Amino acid sequence: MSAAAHPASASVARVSTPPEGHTRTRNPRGQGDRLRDEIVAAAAAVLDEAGTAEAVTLRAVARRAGISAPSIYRHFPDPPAILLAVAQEAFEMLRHRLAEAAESERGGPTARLQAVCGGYLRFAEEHPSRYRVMFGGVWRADPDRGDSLTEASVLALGAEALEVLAAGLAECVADGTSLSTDVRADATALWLGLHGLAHQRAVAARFPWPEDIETRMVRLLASLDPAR
Amino acid sequence: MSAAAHPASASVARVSTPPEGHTRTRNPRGQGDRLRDEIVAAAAAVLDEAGTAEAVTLRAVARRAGISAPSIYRHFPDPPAILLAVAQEAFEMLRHRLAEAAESERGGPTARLQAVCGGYLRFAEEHPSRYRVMFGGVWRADPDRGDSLTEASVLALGAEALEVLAAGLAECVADGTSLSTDVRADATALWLGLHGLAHQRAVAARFPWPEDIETRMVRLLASLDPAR
DNA sequence: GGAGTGGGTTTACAAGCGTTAAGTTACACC
DNA sequence: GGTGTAACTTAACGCTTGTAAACCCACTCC
Repeated sequence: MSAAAHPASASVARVSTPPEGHTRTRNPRGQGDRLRDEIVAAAAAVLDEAGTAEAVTLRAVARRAGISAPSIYRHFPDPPAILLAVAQEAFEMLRHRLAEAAESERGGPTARLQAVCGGYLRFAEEHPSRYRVMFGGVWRADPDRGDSLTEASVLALGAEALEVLAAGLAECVADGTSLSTDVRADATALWLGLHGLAHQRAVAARFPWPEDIETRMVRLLASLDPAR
Repeated sequence: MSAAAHPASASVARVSTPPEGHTRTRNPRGQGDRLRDEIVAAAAAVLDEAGTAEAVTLRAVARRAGISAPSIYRHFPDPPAILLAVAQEAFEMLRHRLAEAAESERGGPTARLQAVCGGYLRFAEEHPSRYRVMFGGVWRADPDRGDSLTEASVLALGAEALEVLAAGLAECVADGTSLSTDVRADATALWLGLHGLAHQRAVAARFPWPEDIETRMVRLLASLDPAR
């Protein structure tokens, strides 16, 4: 089922060739960890280009990073661990994105909440494959794996995003623009709505969405006063 | 990345052994198409048990169906086509489920809408893997494939579900229990919200959802009068 | 009752995968 | 200036996968 195993449909270009010529020079003594970052970056690149997590194989990542496949074992116990690291990094990007959106918008609580939600959706739009891996991946709780990042910690990372939403919603309530009576629950509902939109967009780009679907969902789920 | 290619983590039981003993007898002359249904059923079974679409390989399906791998070619051009058929069948199940929910609930428009939404969510809960395939699968528009079911037709199938929601919402508006002023757009928003909830549940079962998250989302997105 | 064909099976191939074991090379340190 | 070891590479194994080619076999039809 992997692309590689479909010789007949192999018309698709191989996605993970090394960056052309540029032969790697081994990292100096103390800084072997630098390769770890390169591996994660290579995996993200493979994921983005192929569009599916199945393409992120050990060997594909190695090709992309310009190293040999076994070299990866020094940094990751197995292929899923690489994808986990990619997801972790993406969560950090998202967190940063949301914080930035919240900070830079100064037009009042409602505008701020809309900005945060817009940041969330724009992130998903710009990195659809990564978004799918973050929230669509099934992180099986494999007890016997050395890696630290499990389903639980992925959920924890997602919960951080939820905090930002809850804070924004709370502001709106304090301001009187939101009629929500249960900020926690409504923030969850809001996040789930955003997720539904973001995910479905990341999967089927061309769907006849209403033009104002973003603001509409935020307005409804955040119980924003339509009059304002 | 496929489970099979992970000999080290091959402690997981093989999922697609034939149903034990029961040797197949070839189908009679005119009814070769019967095997097609058996293949789809086998693929669905493999998908349900493995929990991931990657596991639905040509050979795994064949093992499960108790036939040889090449036999599948008589009925499907390639493995993705099998998954497509599974999705198609699942959409039909969903459609039936929603219609049933709408029919059997006689407690007024609001209750009916909630029942339809509940039916949607329960379907996703009962068939999480299939749900992920239906809405999470990336149906690349491969022009040179004989199969008829493409991304477009999957979207069309999904649109049917949307119709049922829109009808339910329209009833609520007519009844005065919904304050929606744009049924079409709000129905889309409602569906996206349901999808977000359904999908995230299908991925991370144990997340600290608010208890009333279902009704809450429906109430908010359908602009239902909270007083009632 | 022989031919033809629908409904499969057997066998085989090439490719890609994860993983192990055994090198190799360059640098830090004594 | 030798030694040890971090940071890799090469080579190879065993496995699963999709797919093509050839084959078999029961049944229908003339």
